[in-house]
Amino acid sequence: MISTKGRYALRFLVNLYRIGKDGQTSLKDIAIEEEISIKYLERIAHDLSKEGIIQGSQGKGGGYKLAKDGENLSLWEILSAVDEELSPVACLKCGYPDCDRKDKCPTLPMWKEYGKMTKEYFSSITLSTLSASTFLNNDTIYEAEYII
Amino acid sequence: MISTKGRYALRFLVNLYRIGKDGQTSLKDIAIEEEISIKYLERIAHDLSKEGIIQGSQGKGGGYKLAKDGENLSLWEILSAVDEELSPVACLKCGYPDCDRKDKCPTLPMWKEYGKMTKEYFSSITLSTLSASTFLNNDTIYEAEYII
DNA sequence: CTAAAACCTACTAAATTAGTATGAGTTAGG
DNA sequence: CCTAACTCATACTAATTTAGTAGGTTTTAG
Repeated sequence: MISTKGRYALRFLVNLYRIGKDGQTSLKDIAIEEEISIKYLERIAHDLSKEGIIQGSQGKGGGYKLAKDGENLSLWEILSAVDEELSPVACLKCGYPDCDRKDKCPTLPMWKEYGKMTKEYFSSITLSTLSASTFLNNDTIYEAEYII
Repeated sequence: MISTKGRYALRFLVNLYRIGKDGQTSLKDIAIEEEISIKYLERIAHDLSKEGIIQGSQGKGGGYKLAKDGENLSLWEILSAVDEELSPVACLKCGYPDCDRKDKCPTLPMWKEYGKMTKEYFSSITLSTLSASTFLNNDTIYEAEYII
């Protein structure tokens, strides 16, 4: 499951993107608007900054702005920046001790395919697409049976 | 991320399916072959049994067999039986306190779409397909960049 | 000089997950 | 009828992860 960190990161960046090109904004403002703990958002911003997705400027009047072009910035990049690992199962995790049944495991290809699908999905959506209010019309929207 | 429980459940059922129609097999045998703790597998079998996916018979010489037709049993059903919830983000979880930003949240439709995709993927694969050794040829197989 | 901002590191609390312990009920076969 | 080999059931624990907090330091505009 996608973590809170990942969800917050996206909301933060949509907010930042919507402000516009050189819109430098303080974390505090966005945190209040998005109802996210400032301190927690600080940590998330730190990760995003480390990956070169946003750029901060210190001092009074400082803040963050996007360091990448929203049209080319995929959700995959963003989520990877804060969540470390997006593999669907532990077996595919980077650094996971090599499973000795990997050559005969009947389920592994299926997990890989799912991982591929996931990566392709998040790679295909850019921050600018996500930020557009027209993203996905209601007809295509999913109502899972697990949603009451 | 799919839990160990889910992964074990699939491996267990593939094993059971391959044994054949009325192949009644003890948990112990499968646990040994799949290198899964018997006790843990017992818990998983319990969940699967509760959902009517397998059926146990007690007593000496007893064991489990599939209670459903492998051709019509989807991975979605199986994973749902052991993992409670397969929603990609907490916001979509059944019983999750209703988020007051759900009408304006720019990311929610995207999560729903991802959830839909996930459900469709796992619903489209049956136990019998998964059990076939020919499932997915290597050309289509994903090698993510996070796999070393 | 001060206020407001980013930056940095370590800690903590809550929740989840994986797995164990212990045993009760059930049945085939000697 | 007794015992071995099973399923069935519940409760506990240990490890890990996640979410969030604490407590600063550094930088810069005014």
